Order: sequence, then C-alpha cells, then structure tokens
Amino acid sequence: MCAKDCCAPKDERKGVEIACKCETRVQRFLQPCLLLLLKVKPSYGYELVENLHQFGFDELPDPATTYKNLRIMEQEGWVASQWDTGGPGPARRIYQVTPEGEDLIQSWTVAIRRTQESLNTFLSLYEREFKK
Amino acid sequence: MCAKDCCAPKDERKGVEIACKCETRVQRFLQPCLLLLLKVKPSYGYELVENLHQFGFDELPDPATTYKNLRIMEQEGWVASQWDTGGPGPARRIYQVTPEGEDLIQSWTVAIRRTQESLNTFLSLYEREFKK
DNA sequence: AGTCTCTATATGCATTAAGAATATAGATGT
DNA sequence: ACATCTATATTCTTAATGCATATAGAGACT
Repeated sequence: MCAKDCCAPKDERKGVEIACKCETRVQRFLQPCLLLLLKVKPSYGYELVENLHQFGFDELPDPATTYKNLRIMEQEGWVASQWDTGGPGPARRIYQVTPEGEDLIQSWTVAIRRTQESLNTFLSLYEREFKK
Repeated sequence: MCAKDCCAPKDERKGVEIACKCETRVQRFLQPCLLLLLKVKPSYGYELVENLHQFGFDELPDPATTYKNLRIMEQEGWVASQWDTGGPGPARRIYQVTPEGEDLIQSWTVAIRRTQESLNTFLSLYEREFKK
C-alpha cells in the first residue's frame, strides 16, 4: 500500500516509494483554485501555496508550478499584480482577480460540476458492479 | 460561450472553436473507466471507445489513446487479451480483467473518491463566496 | 563583518499523458 | 475491381507538471 492507501508498494531495490499506479490527477485544477483563493483575498505566491492545502491535493503543486501559473493567468488577463515592498522580508508580488477572472470562475465552476458528474458515474457503476 | 457552456469563443479568423480555457481534465481517468467496463463485460478496443460515452467525457478519448492505454494495461498485468477471429469483420483483440486488475479497481476507486472530495471543497468554497 | 536561515520569486530541463495524423488490413457489398 | 466499414497500431507533437537550481532581501547570531 502506498501513502495514499491505494496501491503502490515500495521499490525494494531503490528503497523509495514508486509512483502511485492509481493516481487520478485533475489537470488544470490549480488555476481555478488560485482564482478562487484570490477572490476571497488578494495574496501572493508563497502564501497561496500554503492555502492550497485546503483543496485536498494529494500532493501540493510545487512552488515553481504555482508561480508559473500565476504568470500565465496574468498574461491571460485574469489576475493583475503589483509589488509589495512594505512588509518584512523580500518583496511580494500581490495578485488580485480582474473582472475577466471573476467571469472565468463562474465558467470554471460549470466545468468542475461536469467533471464531478463523470466521477459520480464511475462510482455509481462501481457500486452497481461490486456492492451487491 | 463554447460548446460546453462555459467560456471559449470561436476564433473568427480561423472559423474554428479554440481550446476551452476552463477545461479541467481528469488525468489518467481513462484507465479506471476501461477496467470497470471490462469488469462488467470482456470487450475490445473499438467497442470500448463507444461505451466510454456513458462516463460523460467532455470529448471522447480518441481511439489511438484508448488502444495505447489498453496495451499499457496489459503490460502492467491488469488485463489479458486474446484475438477473436470468429466474428464478422477484422479480428478483434478481446480484453478481460485479471485478478490484479480487479484489485486495482478497488484502489482506484479510493483515489477517485478522494478526487471527488477535492472538487467538493472547491464547489463549497465557491458557493460560500458567491451565493450569499 | 561574516554567515546562516527563512522568505520569496523565477528559470531551464525532463517527464508524462494525450491528441492529431497516418498506416495497415480484413470483411462486406456493389 | 473497388469502395466502405470495422479494427488495430505507430509516429510525431503538444501541454501540463515536477525537479533542480538560481537569485536575493531580511533578520539573527557569533
């Protein structure tokens, strides 16, 4: 059993855990999560990474991925940023959601509801097949 | 609005629909769906592609992807295949689930339930933020 | 002054899953 | 003989992500 209680055993030769065989990652889920967090409160990369915990990612996206996505989202016009040099420590790039970004949260929620229905279909079929 | 009622407009210059910006694909969801379909009834690639409709994929995985995944799953030992030359038309490679494959369906279901909880968290936070 | 750690952002490279395009070929109908 | 439908397979490319690494300011301690 792997750390996620599903499948992957340890690789005895290397002594490390090998990739989980039954992982189902939600691709492009990071961007809607970031948008929603920023809608709740304008924030910056380092803090956002910590707040992503609540979305129950199996493994948190690494900082590099988060920073890269924030830059992409700014290019797309969904968020806007400004440097904050006021606080302690190094300067922070504070992001906030634009009107376009707010519209997109609505649209993305529609897509996520549809994704959820797909998973429901799988789980229903699973129950019908095994739990009888 | 795109065909999925969320965001992507048509590209006027090319006259074609551009990629939807708010798509959240469930990565590696195809394999558990195939395993479950094969658990219900042994089948072959071409037929499986048609039966994938029921899982509500936004866009059906193209045949190439399905065939490739079936081969990978056979290499992993989750399914076994044999040629069926009996029926009409060209020979079919019939797949069925192995005991290892059945175990994996259980494990994968655990992962899919966890994924569903992530989506629930997003949707709850969305409702709290917007629907009040 | 030197250096160590924590915070914070950023870039380059490699991996992986998936799609697009294409190739192959048997069976069937005209 | 030829077109069409069924069925499988391969190659090339793209997109999203993770890993490793680089950079640098601020505060603490010696």
